[in-house]
Amino acid sequence: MGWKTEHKDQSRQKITASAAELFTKRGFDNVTINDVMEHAGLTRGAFYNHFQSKSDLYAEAVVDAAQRAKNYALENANLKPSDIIELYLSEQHRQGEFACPLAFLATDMRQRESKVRSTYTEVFKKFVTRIQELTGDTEDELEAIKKTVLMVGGMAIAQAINDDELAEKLLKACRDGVNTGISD
Amino acid sequence: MGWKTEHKDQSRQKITASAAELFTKRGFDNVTINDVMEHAGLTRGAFYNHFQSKSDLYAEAVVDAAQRAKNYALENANLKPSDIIELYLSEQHRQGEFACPLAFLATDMRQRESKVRSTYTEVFKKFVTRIQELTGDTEDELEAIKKTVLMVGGMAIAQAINDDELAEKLLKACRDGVNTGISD
DNA sequence: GTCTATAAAGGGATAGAC
DNA sequence: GTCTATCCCTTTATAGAC
Repeated sequence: MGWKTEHKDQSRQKITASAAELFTKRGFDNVTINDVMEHAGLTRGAFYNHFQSKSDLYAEAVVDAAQRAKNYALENANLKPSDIIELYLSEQHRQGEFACPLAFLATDMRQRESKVRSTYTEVFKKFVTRIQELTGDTEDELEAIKKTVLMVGGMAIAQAINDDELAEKLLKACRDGVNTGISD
Repeated sequence: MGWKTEHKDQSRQKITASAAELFTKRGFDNVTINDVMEHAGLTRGAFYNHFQSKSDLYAEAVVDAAQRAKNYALENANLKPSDIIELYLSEQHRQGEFACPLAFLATDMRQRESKVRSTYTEVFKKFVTRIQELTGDTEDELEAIKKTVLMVGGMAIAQAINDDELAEKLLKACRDGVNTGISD
C-alpha cells in the first residue's frame, strides 16, 4: 500500500471515529457533515471522497461505535459477567462516558433507511449472543433477549429522563433484573 | 366563550392532535411545522398564533400522545391487566397503529430542551404508577420499574430493528417477563 | 385568526483549484 | 486527497393583507 493510499485510509478512519462519537451522542439529525469533518480535523468538501452520503457514514458509525463500546467494557470492567453488566447499566454509561449505539440510537432507527437499520439489527443480534454467553442462557434465547431489553432499553430510558434520582433507581432495577440467577 | 375564542380553541386542538400523531411516529426532527399544520388542515403562518415555538408544541404533543395511547388501550383491551400488557407489547403497537411516546421517542429526548424532557419524565412516572396498580407491585417500586422497562424499552427496540421474526420473539420475551406473577 | 409572501439561517452535496 | 466556494433546497419564524 502506497503512502497515498495509506493517507486516505487514515483520513477515513479519522472520519469514522469522529462520526461514531458524534452520532452516538447526538443522533443522526443533530450532527452535520461539517461537525463530523471538523471534529476529525478535515474540511467539509473532503467528505465525499470517502463516503457516498451522510447515511452511508451513519451505518459505518453504528458498527464502529459498537466496537468502541465493547473495547471500553473490556478495558474497564472485570471479566466477571456481573461486572460487565454493572458497567453497562452504570452512571458512567448514562452520562455518555461511553455510549452503546443500541441504547442511544434506538428510536432514531425508525426514520433511517434500510441499510442502517439492518446494521443496527445485526449489532443487536450479536449483543444477545454475547449476553447468552455471559449469563449462561445458551439454551434459553428468550431469557437472554429479556435481559438484553433490560440493559439496552433500560439505558435508553435512563438517558431520556430528566431526573437523576429516578434514573439511578431505574438502573438499579435493571441490574437486579439481569443479575438474577447469575452466580459469576 | 365567544365563537371566535371557540374557533381558536378548535384550531389549537386540531394542531395538537396532528402534532401528537406526526411527532410520535417520526420524532422531532423529521416533522416540520408545515407538516403539522397541513395535516391539521391549516397553513404554516397560522401556527404562531397558537404556540411560541416548535419545541413548545412538542412538549404538549408528548402529553397528548400519551393520553391518546391510554384511551386506545381502554377502548381496545380488556380490563384484565395481562390484556393491557399484551396490547402494549403487541404487533399492532410495533407497527404504529397506536404509539406510546415513551417508547417511540425515548432516544429523541436527549437532544430536547428541559421543558420537553421534564414532560417526558412525568409521563414516565405516571406509567410506572399505572403498572404498579396493574401488576399489584404497589409496595415494590423497583419491580414495577423493571416491568416498565420491559414494556417501554422492549417496544422501543422492537420498532428499531429490521427483522420481523426477531421483533416478535423480542415482544414475546417481554410479555413473558412482565406477566410473571400476574394472575389477573 | 388565517392566509400568502418572505426573510434569514442552515446544511447536503458538488465543482474546480491546488 | 484536500481545500475553498457555491448551488440548491429545506425549514423556522415573521410581516402584512384580508
